[in-house]
Amino acid sequence: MNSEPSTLSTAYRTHTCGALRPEQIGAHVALAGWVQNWRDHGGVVFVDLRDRHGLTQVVFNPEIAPDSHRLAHTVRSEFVLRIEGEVIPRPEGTVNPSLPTGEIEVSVNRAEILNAAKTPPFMVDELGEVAENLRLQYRYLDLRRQPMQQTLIFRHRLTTLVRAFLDQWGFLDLETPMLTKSTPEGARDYLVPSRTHPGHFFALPQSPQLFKQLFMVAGFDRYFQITRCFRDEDLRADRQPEFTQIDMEMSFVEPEDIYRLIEEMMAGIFKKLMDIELPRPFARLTYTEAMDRCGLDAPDIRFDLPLVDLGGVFADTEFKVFRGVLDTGGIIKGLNLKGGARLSRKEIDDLLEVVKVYGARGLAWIKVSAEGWQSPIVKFFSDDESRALGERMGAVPGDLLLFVADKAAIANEALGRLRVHLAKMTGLIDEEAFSFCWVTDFPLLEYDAGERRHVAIHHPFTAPRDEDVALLESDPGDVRAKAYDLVLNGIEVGGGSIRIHRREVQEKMFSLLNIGDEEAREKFGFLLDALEYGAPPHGGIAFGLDRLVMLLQRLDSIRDVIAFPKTQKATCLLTGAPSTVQARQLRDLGIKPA
RNA sequence: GGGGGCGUAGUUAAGUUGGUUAUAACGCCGGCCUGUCACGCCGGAGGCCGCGAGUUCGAGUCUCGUCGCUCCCGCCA
Repeated sequence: MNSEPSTLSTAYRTHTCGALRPEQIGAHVALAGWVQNWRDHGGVVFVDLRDRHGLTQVVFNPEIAPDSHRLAHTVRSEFVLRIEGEVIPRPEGTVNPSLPTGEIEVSVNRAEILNAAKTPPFMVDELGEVAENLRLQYRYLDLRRQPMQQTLIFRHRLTTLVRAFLDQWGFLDLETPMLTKSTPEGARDYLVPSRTHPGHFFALPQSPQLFKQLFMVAGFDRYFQITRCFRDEDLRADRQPEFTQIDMEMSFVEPEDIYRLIEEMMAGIFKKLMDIELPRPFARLTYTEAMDRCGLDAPDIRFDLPLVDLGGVFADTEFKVFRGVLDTGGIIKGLNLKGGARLSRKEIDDLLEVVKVYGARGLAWIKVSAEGWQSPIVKFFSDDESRALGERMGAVPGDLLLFVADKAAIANEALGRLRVHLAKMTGLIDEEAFSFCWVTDFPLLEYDAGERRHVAIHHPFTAPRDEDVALLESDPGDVRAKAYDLVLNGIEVGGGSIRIHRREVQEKMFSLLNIGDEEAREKFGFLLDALEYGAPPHGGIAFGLDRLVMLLQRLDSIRDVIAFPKTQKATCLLTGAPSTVQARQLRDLGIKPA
């Protein structure tokens, strides 16, 4: 019998275009869909009728239905067609094994063009590359194409699974406002003018952070929401001004509770959607370990190419460049690219360009061979230094040693990015692999030299680790946070923290961030007040849904997992947004035209 | 704000040191064709070479500017 749910049948159709099988042979059916292709043999006409469920070949035979056959000659690509007819087996030798419906076809008795279609600006049925601006302008046609359909259906299945999972774990899907209050810190807000309060503005949420904390104060205990967030910053291949978070928050938890929940959730997603067994528990690195070994707070642990600190080796060096860096508080780190000695001078110069992007001024190198070391800098090293260096880096003939000496932030990022670059370049990465890790114990604060104050690394509501609370007064930069990121293949897919649930700690935090009492009261008074009415210990995490789907589908652009994305200049090529508005609208808002 | 890449029929691309009428494939239009499914065969139309200046006897090609798309840095608690 038909395995397709009868809920898919409507006044127009009995089945979808992917449903029919030999079991339905003899049945009188009705199909509706788009003309994928037609093959007019003068006599018999074949039409491939497509909807999102599949493709069915329908046959117009002049001897069976002359009127329909005449109509079939006028059919063109992407016409919307409804047909009625009989499911028949395909004649001997004409079965199409590459189609799920390939054993049958529908012999048409009646046909109706529900809507004609202009010739599309690009071919909907072919998978070839089309300029992205054209795809975005005619997004409704682009979305009709197979890859986009597949991705958005995958996205739906993922969110459906997440909702079911979180429901099972006792989470409540609760909504938070889209029109809310602009707050200091963080990204630039998208602002919405208030008509009823001229000169006042709402902000679109950068995340539901404070509201979900208030849900915890309210005793809802476990909250989640799959919701839009807005940040008015410049775009990247993996960044859109509006994006979707899987946002969650729990009461009475420590980080271990979050890890357990999320590993279970991810394992379920991978198993059910991709039939992949994720190894558990996920790897864990502290922030410090991640920076030491990988130079980045989002380490890619699919391959082993550790950064090595060489401060000890060169502690007493007289090599001016290294000496200067060490004396001004910088670091010297290196990595050993096994087999890298075969790289040409040109290829090494190209590596310099890679690190320059991140601010490194130089990239020192040593080619290790049986005859000795080839390098522009070894002549400045003492014998002891060279020996210690070779030992520390495990250098053997054939290796290429690469170094950056700079401020810690620059040296780490430059080498960290170089590490990934080299791994991709030399095929060290298993492109099939999905490798998760937790990065834990982030610093709570970071000193911003430009603003001459501390800024929150995660956000101002993140709790310090209990044993570090005392350091808040003496060494705020050394305080570790109860904050964690989930990293997949070197890309942050989620992050969260245990929150501050006591008013005095939150006030202390604001003061460390140089947010005065008055400003704190004005911007965050409602939160401070709430913390005084029995706020439970709580914490949570949020995932970038778009980025997650992008990674799981092995896509390179976040735009390919969003139905209607913005261009890099944050415009919508489909609608033409943003646009000017009528003077009247501005007047109502008390805004003077620019 | 800064750096890089791209822009040629509807689409995807080719286009030599600057040199006749700017090519091809797919698509589109017309005709033929009763078992195709990348249908086939015959014929045809289709170009502001992103836009604007400049250099030149001559610009798709070189220069400058500009617009659009894109990748990256800054930015993104």
